[in-house]
Amino acid sequence: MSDNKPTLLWLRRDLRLSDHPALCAALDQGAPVIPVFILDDCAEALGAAPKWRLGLALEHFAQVLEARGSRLILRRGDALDVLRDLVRETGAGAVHWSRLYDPAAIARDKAVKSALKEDGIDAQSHAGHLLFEPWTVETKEGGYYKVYSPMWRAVKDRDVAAPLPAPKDLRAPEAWPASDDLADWRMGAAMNRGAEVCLPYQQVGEEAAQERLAWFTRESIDRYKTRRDLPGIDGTSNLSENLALGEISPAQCWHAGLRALHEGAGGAETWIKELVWREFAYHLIYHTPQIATRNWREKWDDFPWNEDGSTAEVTAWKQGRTGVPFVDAAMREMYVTGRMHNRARMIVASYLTKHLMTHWRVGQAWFDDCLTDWDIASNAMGWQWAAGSGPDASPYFRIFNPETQLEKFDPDGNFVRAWIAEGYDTPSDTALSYFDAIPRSWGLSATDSYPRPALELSEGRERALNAYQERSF
DNA sequence: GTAACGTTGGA
DNA sequence: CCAACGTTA
Repeated sequence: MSDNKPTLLWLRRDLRLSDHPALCAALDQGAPVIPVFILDDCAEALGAAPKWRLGLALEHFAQVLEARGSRLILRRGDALDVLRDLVRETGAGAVHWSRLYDPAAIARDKAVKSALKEDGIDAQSHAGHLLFEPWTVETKEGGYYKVYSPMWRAVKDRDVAAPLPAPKDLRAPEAWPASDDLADWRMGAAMNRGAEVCLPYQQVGEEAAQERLAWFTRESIDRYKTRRDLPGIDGTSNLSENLALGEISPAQCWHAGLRALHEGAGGAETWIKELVWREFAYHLIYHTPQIATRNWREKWDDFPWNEDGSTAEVTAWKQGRTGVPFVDAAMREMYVTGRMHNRARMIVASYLTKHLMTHWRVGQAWFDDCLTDWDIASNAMGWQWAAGSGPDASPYFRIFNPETQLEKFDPDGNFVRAWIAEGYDTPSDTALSYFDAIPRSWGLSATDSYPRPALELSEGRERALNAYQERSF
């Protein structure tokens, strides 16, 4: 250890102190640790809402580090160039980071690692973003899982290492390298919506995430199995944005879920299974990176999708004015809160890809722009699942009916009342807030009458079924 | 090779 | 029941 050359901790989607293998490994070198975040092309390319939410996360995490005598160094540019600059400026001898699994990150990290090693720098990547590294889960045939249930059975009884405690001493160096000012990065610049409307819905940082996890596993997980299906109530863990940015680790969730399970909470296993869905998405994107950009099943390539994201129908879908209440409520919920209930995601995805026969990439791109819990693997898998082009996908003839879904899962109308203002004498505050959030250019007003559907549900369903059948699916 | 199975449904 | 085939063991 060392001649006291500092160690760089390259942070990306691991903005936490507890259960952070890369941070612990960096500290174990015995030298000062310099945490750094790099705004590179990967981060620059984020959609409006996820980029804004990342900015909130960085602002918060920088404060957390400062409160412990450390700092978050912010730099902009090509990751390798920046890391080399920092090595030169600080005399660092090592760089540690937590692995990511999407193709762009893998390509970048691979190049960074080999270049740094050539420079004589100790470059090390670590686990932490997933429960199970994708190359450690195999079918008996030696392949990767393409169906969820067998994967679940293969991992459910595995041991997951107990979460690491947050280090007490973050080993600040005597001198810090220069840092950009976060405000200069203008992370919210593309939020041409009322960000102040969205702000109260963001659950920023490790402490808030841990509090939520503790509350959820204590008070709510027991009834998760049934309540998770109701978009009008607070029945889910609501930890997706924190998981996406690594403000909480999946292992912390896994162990909290297991604890609840052992204490007899009925819904705990169902929730743990959802964590494994996240794993499944990452294993798929690792083994088949094209899942993020192309039909996972190539036979869908010649299906006559509408690929135009600016048609009147698709614009109405994006703006939450299709005239289908479940769809519109969900799209407005996403626009205001940055998140959408899981069941609602299935409904809007089914409606877009089936009733509107629009390519899942159009929906994926809009979610890329709007979700503060945006996660490349889950988003890609979810869209392909809904469209029918993905692994373990819903069959083509499974077309969600947004009306019967509403009767089943929003029987009291809580969800619709929360997000639709038109037609109510006293609309809810949340429903009204949508009109404060949207850009003026959309030309919508809460006093408009609720739109009539441009497309009858039965008509859309028939059209889609016929198109599928014609192609002899 | 065989056979069972498949997150979330609709009518 | 629909209608169906790839995945898995």
